[in-house]
Amino acid sequence: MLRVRFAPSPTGYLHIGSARTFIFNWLFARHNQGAMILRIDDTDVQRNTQASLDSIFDGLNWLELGWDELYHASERVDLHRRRAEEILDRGLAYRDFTPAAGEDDDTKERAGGAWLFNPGMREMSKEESDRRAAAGEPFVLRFRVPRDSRAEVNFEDLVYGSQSKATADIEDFALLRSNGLPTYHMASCADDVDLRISHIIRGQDHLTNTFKHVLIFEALGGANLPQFAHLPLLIAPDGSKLSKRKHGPVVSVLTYRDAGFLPHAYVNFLCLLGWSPKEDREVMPRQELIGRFSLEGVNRSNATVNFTDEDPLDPKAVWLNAEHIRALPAAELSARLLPFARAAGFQADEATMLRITPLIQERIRVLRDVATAADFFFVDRLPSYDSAELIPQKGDIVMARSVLEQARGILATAEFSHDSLDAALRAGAQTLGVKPGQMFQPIRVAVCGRKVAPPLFQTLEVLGREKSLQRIGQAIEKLPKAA
RNA sequence: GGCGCUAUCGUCUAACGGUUAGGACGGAGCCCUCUCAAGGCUUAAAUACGGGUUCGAUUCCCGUUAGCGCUACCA
Repeated sequence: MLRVRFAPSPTGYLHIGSARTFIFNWLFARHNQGAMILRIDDTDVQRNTQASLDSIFDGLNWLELGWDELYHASERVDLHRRRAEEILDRGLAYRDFTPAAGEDDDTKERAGGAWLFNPGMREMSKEESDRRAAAGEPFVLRFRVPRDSRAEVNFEDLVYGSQSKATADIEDFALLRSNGLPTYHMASCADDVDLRISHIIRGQDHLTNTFKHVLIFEALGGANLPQFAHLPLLIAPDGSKLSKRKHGPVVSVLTYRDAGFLPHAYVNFLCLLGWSPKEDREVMPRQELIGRFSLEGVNRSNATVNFTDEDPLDPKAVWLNAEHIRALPAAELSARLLPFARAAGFQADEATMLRITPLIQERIRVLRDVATAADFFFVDRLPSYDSAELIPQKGDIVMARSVLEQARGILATAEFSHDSLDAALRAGAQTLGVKPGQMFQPIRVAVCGRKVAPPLFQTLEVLGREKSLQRIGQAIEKLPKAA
């Protein structure tokens, strides 16, 4: 059984790059009828926060993907320690009693090459090591990288191909800290073995860590290593990595949720960053995503999330979202729109929202646009607008007034359905000797308060006779008297 | 500094030795049209640089440059 895992550490909000890693794992699992495991890698107790954990779950839940099993690394430290001690017992690790380096310690750098180990510790006799440990002297447990007996470490990456690194370039990394807690490397590998993870799919920032992990897996006596697949990173337009401090809220998935992205659209967008399906497919429902996903389609270079200070949302993400919005059944869209309408302060009920939804469905790009696209349906009084807006193309105040008065007469008796309104108002225009557009525009401005709005007849239909007549009356009064 | 990874339009990407270097977003223009959208059509826009290998390189190799990652008792 194929098993994959997503292992975030709760030291920050759910990062958009992390979300994509989760999505790729999920898609891979679903495509192959495997299991998706969520493992909270909370081994750094100092930096973990509940707020971060909440934000991660909020983000993951919003994506509407789900997982099959859930674990917390912090509840499994006994296992991690046992595994580390096994490695020590096999002579593949050693105790390093060197005191922790201070802030200004730079002995590990500028030595020309890389730091590999602290002098005197690697070769310490077992007796002395055991004695000092028994005496309570603190130590870190380090992996004894076999630089003498082995030239290099190799593994096959499903995305980046065959990888190798000289053991001479791998330092004796820590397995256990001096406080007895496992490091990320130790905990992660022990858990991957214990949870029988078959494929490790994660960010490319772990590509070089993988050599260390291979050493740990081997030391743990694993018969078969998991397969590895590293994903290109998501970066900012300036080429730097996405950071909250530098790039603000665009790096958090909750920002997209709050802006009114559909989770399916957002997932679709993230999939297109670093992966491309066959046949140039772009707008894809979830089932198609699952059906098409494969690691062969993952590419190797970092992808830029395209945002600016003025426009914090990637234009392609916005377009994809609009595509998904248009593809949604009106009832579902309406239900998703409702909370955003209420958040905008509208007294919105389900029935009204459902009538408005088809009018704005292909005019909004994010759910939050409901606030600016449908406002005039909800307000009692239109916000004030420039009465000059009421004057039609190639017309004047006189024309505006006669059009509006004509409309008032027609709408007083017309049936409020699309076709009747269409016929009646066009006839009205003909009577007046004006073009249809010259007739419709003043009415539109009168009932919507602006020139840009959904089609007029449906708008009137939803607005109803009373409100329409009232607003047209107000518009006529707004018009300057003298010509 | 050391080691590793990467390099196609502004952005996301296709082309796994032979194409007029394709698609999408965004831009520009036209059409449709009661405004706005949506839709349709058209258009500008790319193989980082230098060497090889080859009849032929976006594609393979080397170098340069640039970016990113790792180099913690963070993950």
